[in-house]
Amino acid sequence: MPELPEVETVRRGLEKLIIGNQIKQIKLPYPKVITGDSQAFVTGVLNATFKAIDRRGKYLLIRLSNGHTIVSHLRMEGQYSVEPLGTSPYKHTEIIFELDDQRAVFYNDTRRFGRMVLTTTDHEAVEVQSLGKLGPEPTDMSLTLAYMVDIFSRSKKPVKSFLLDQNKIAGIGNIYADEVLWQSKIHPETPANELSEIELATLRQNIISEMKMAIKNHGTTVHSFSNVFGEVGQFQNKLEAYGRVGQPCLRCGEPLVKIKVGQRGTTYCPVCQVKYSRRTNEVSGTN
DNA sequence: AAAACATCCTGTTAGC
DNA sequence: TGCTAACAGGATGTTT
Repeated sequence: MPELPEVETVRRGLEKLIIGNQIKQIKLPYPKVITGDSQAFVTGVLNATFKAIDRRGKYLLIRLSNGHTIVSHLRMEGQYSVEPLGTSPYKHTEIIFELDDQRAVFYNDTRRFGRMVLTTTDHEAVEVQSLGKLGPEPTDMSLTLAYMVDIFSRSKKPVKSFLLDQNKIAGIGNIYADEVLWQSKIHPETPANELSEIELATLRQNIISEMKMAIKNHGTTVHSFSNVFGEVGQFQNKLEAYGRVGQPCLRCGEPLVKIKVGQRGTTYCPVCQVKYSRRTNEVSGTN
């Protein structure tokens, strides 16, 4: 499930492979991948040249030379690959951009959840509402502690659900949410507004460094994620909570447990990640 | 207002 | 062994 680090990995691959190439032909085996008028999409993209590949949260912003930007969201299993021209579509290939140099860009998506929409460059945030509402990028510069303190104080949502809300912080998905909560020793059901400023500072640091590390490791491959070169990520070997249900906590040895929080599978350590009421008692006991 | 739940989609796995 | 049911997940739409 591509989250920010995986999308960034894809972005870097596309940037390396297709900038400067012209789109000579488009094939659309699965028109539903396009949000809106798929014919207009084809017309608006044809003959343009790939100018730049940007990213915002989990969205890819594919800049074309003709003033259009393709906004692409991979959702669960979307992936791009670059193939020799004439390669047959795979079972789940949804769109093919044939290039001017005997290559073609494939977009494949086994679960068919991903979507693409054509927008006017610099108006994406207006034309794609969810893009316009995205919270800050989880970087040192964009995600300030003051901002964290402000938004967390205004919600009683479980912190796990809060972290998944793209309108609050952009780019965190189920895997990294579990990871940063484990690292921060925060119980996933803790109401967002009950976290102390110290805990928020820790959480913030962990979010920022986790994203950096995962990008450095070319993302996490759990099911099918691979970059444009067909290479899997490396970060799945470094996960400390996600996917480790029943295995010992790397801090205290207690087996990790799995629960549902806001309909999402959530793995955590029942000893290290203490519920708020227990933390309060401990704190008041020492006062 | 916000929380809960359904929806999309298909491959994989658990259970009988 | 072979079948079905449950499950996974991000974002969005609908209901409570």
